[in-house]
Amino acid sequence: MTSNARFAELATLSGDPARASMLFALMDGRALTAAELARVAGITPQTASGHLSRMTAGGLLSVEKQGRHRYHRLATPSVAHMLETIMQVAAELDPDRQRPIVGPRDPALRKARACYDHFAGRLGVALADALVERGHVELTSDAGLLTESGIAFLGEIGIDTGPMLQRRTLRSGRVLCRPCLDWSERRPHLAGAVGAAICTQSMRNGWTRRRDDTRAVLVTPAGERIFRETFGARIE
Amino acid sequence: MTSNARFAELATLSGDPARASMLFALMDGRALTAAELARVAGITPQTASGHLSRMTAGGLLSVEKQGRHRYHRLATPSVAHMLETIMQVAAELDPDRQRPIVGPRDPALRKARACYDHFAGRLGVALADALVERGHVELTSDAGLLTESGIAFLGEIGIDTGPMLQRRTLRSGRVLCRPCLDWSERRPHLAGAVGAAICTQSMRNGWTRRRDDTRAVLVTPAGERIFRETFGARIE
DNA sequence: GCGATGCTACGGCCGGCGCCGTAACGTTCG
DNA sequence: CGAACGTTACGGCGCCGGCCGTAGCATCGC
Repeated sequence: MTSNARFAELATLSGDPARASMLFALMDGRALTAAELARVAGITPQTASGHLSRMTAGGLLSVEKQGRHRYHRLATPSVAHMLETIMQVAAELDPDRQRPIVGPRDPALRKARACYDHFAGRLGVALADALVERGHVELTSDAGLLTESGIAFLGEIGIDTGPMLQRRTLRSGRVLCRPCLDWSERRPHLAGAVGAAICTQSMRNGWTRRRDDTRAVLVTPAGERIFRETFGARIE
Repeated sequence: MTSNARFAELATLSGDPARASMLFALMDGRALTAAELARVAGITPQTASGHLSRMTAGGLLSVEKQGRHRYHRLATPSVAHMLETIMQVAAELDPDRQRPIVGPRDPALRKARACYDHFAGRLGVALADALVERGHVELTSDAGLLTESGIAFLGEIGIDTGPMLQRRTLRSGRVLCRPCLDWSERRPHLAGAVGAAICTQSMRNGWTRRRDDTRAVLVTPAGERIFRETFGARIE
């Protein structure tokens, strides 16, 4: 029954408030240093270092040495997915937190931000809506599918879906297309390999840019146009 | 930042070994008493009662009074899904536990068991494979979709898909069709509303029966025939 | 080299909580 | 109504682990 122990270990590691803060901060997919993570959690670097060691040993995080810095990131997409589902349960049983006041205060964060490796906020939801409306993807509350027309559309904007389709086996592996509940909009945006590919492509083409110190994502004028004209998305 | 606190609370509640054992036992969707759960966790009923109170207050469980018994069950499908994803991460980072020795020892459990509200084990995987093969559902590693032919097929075996399709909005709600990684077979079986409906129908029609004291599910002779001839599934 | 910086290792304090035993309460049944 | 059973409430013990301070190790810049 060692599987039980693993399970409990993962949950315990995620369950400490300080560690949860750090995991939250890492949900945008970036790699951060111990000092940065200590700051967001409100603890000293020494303490944070201990937490990070435990989470790395437990399989939640992976480390990357670079000079005198050690960058920490979420170990796998599965870990990000796990954190998402816990957040979803947390969101569901907060009946008091109604629509208007939910989520981050920062308007920039509400407009567009990164969620592990894909877009969230109004941008993420609007893109998902547009792709669904045009029949490029099909989404239910917890399942998604990329259609033939979607494959063609992604090809048009320079995304090769070949490698993704390769892995359409039923084994474990990268998610092809999947909804992810947006915690500010309370509606799903696009995650999985398709969501990640769109995010990557947007960054590469200069449609969006990361802002250094936050999860917020900046939509450039070129991006505004592309998202509106090519995707058909309305980000009000 | 109360969302952080909720998150941490949920994870902490799931993180204790004793509580994790109880949650595991409840993963088959049944409602169990404090005494039964105490037995599977290896603690006294008093201690178990305390754990159950906390998990109920925390939103993981719901209670149902019946005479002098109090039955505890998982509060929502989201909770079951959350536990699944944690299990999935746990399974992924166990490199040593290879195919043959993984999962439960009990052969009956490996053959067919309940996973919250749907089938798992070789039965669950075989049914999922058969439905995919005949084009009734489409499954990737983390997304699923019920096809038109699938709707027709379910109708033939007496399952009305109307209510499910009703809720195909993009809001939160019940899952229509979704894969769930099988921890003994390491391949997905069918979860979501479709998986649950098939399980319910099988129980009602006497194709399968629950065994009292375990998660194992008994496939009746009638069930063997139906699954083989109507579903086209091969449970070797 | 030397100091500054980022990070980790170790020791000590202390609060939280998991566990049990005892006890009280409610339900069921004879 | 009283005994038996399931469950919850309370008190006390013990340990795990989060926190910080100090100290030690690597890396970078001068």
